[in-house]
Amino acid sequence: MADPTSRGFPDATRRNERARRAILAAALSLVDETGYPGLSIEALAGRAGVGKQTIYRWWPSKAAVLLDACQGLDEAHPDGPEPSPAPDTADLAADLKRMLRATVDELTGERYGPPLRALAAAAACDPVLAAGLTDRLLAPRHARFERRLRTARAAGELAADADLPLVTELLLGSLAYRWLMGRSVLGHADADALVDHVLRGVSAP
Amino acid sequence: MADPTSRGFPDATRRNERARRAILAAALSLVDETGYPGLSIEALAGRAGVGKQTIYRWWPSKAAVLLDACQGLDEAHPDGPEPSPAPDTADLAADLKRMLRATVDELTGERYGPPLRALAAAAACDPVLAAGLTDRLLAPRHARFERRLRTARAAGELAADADLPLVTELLLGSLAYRWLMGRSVLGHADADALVDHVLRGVSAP
Amino acid sequence: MADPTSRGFPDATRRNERARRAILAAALSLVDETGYPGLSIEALAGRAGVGKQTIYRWWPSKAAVLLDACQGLDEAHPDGPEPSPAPDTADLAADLKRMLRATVDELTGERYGPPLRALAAAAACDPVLAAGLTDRLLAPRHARFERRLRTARAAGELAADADLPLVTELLLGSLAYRWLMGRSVLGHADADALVDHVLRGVSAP
Amino acid sequence: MADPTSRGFPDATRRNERARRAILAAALSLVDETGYPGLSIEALAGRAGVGKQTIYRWWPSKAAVLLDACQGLDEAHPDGPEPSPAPDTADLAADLKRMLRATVDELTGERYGPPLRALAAAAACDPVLAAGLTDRLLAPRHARFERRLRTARAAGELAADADLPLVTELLLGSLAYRWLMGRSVLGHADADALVDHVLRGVSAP
DNA sequence: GAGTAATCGAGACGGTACGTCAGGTCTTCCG
DNA sequence: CGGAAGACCTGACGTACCGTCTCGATTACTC
Repeated sequence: MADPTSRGFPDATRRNERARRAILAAALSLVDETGYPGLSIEALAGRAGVGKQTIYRWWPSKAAVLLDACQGLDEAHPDGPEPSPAPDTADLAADLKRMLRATVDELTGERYGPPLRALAAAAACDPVLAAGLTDRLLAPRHARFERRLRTARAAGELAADADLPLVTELLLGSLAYRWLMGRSVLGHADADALVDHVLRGVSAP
Repeated sequence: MADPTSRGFPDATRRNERARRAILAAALSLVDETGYPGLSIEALAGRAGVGKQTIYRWWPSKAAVLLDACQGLDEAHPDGPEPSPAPDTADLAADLKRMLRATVDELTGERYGPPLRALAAAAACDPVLAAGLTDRLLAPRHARFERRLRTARAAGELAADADLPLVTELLLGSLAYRWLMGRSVLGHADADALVDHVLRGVSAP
Repeated sequence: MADPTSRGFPDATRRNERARRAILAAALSLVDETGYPGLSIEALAGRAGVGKQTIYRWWPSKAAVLLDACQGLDEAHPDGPEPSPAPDTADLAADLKRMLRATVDELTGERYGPPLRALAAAAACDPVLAAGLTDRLLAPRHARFERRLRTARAAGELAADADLPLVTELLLGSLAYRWLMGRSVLGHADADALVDHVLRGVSAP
Repeated sequence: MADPTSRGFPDATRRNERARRAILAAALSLVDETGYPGLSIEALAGRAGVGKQTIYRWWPSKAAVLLDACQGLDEAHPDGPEPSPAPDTADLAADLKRMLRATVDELTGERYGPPLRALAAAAACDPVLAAGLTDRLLAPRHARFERRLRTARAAGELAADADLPLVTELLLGSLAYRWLMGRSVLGHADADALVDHVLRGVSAP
């Protein structure tokens, strides 16, 4: 039943695309300027030149708006909506470092940094949002890592019993932890060290 | 004059200890009941039987109150204010698993879970708070792990060039990431798998 | 463009009449019960079942609310919104006494007494409010006296050079002075004595 | 029993005269600068370099402080604490005008104007204060007028049945009314016109 | 002079109200 | 009907003062 005519829901076919875009753009610019706590629905509506009701009609919370906006960022990427495939040279470590450095750049960049911080903050106290964030922003990024790791495992470069989602979380999770809580700004060296430790392990040879 | 009586700051010697305790206790119980977004200074003051000004006099934000409250939790631990020393048997992996399981219990427990989520959310958008959280709650926990790892490295169980703070962040950071964003509830098995992967590394032997 | 739609002012056409009435009624009842210093915007909003913002949107101060409420009292008078015309019998002194006795009754009555005291107090320190009070509550009352006096002067009963506004102020001003500062309660005899002295003068015949 | 040892009352003999003076002076200067509504006990204590309790110990309200301060103004008059006697030339009207012009100057002057406005405002809603204001500031001024009028009546210049307190109130009351509510600033001409009308009466000769 | 009792400056405290901001609902009018 | 606009009720914000209280440190009488 693809019938969206459930009563109580607005009719998406009549939606004003111009308003939608304006709201998402306003959300990103406001988070940039005033931070997440300063992002209010009223300011959002004002900046977007839109009535408040138009926001409430289509989104359950300002965090949901921001999530949509970030996803929009993904899709509007210069390389097109499809995420670039994971690099796949002969050197696994180098490939992973390349990917993790890009992640660092994303987290510390102007574009994704502020809204992602805001989403992380909101998701920490809102499981529904956390699920959305995971599924729509995080999952694609994890998937790229897992794909490259899977290739490596198939090639015998990785232990056969390596838990690839877990390995991905080792890389991205501890990176995120430092990004959110750490005192210092993330750099490429951090990414490299992370990859080295995760691949080689810590135990004495 | 090393006198820290900078004018403009209230005189800490005249502070009402009863009020301080009541505020910290109220903060914990309110976060438990209503969640962080529902924790308002007004409710806090009401619950603690205290004027709002008494909160604003001593803390810059509700997050700061919560941070103090969590530290109080640490100090009021049944085992006394001193953190229990890291276990140190012959089996490094077992020791780390024990410690990481305890961390899982802390994160998912009634006592620390809710306020820590709240602090993490607030810290994500507030660098000053993030620094406080890191220094006062996280640092002691990291230190325990690093101590045990240092012992192991001295005993030749770990690679001589292992970056111990980084290893600790691998364990605690990725655990925190799953705790905050993950869909599933953290369990002891997660802790064990984490330790195994980190120690052994992922590369094929 | 004679368009008075200066931006920044709320749109009066969308004003909620029910709320307006409730606020004015609440103001009168609260001044009655708690006195002017006890009349707080919060209590007013609570009593009227209205948000504070709805008061701040339309009035600059609680005194302005009270002034509107008193004017409303005038307009809701049993005799209709028009002030009863001044009595005009052949006996000027009797007519003035009748009017001044009515004024005494107004000042000492339940209806006008308390809010007028409050307005007088507020107006003493707020020139803008004083002007409003003068124009909207006092002026109509003065005008009735001046009308009767003008008739009398035209009939040759008064000195040709009598300053009628001044005479009115002699009557109403000194009455108000006793009402506000005097130890005793105003009575009809006071009104009569006032009229007699003002008409006859004090000099020996 | 002149024994002031009633428990609960402070011992006036141990009172700090320096503090008392500082408080009264601060009250006058603050009313001048910020107006009566802006005169707070805390600002008063701060300006006077005094603890709040020292004010609460000796005065029941800030209005009472102001009343004392105004009385102090009277006593510190350049001519000495005694009010100058009413002028008593052969010309009653001229004498009264002189006195009333002086009253106008007092009301509109820097010295008495602001605190008197404040006291009038407070007294309008506080009968106890009104009594104090009447007895301690107003009564002496009324008495001067009544003395001069009594002399005139004894000399046959006034009607034998003239009610002298009432006449005084005609002059001072209507003057005060204009001072508090009027749009224009009081001037000597107002005083003169008042005296003329009150003496001659308004009725046609 | 030493003891002692009250005043004094200071300011923390539990409160009340302030005036503002924003949330989410609602109504009105326009396209 | 969707959308812009914005009034409405609600509730929290952070601040200003209230009047009470407790704390040493004078200060001034009593013994």
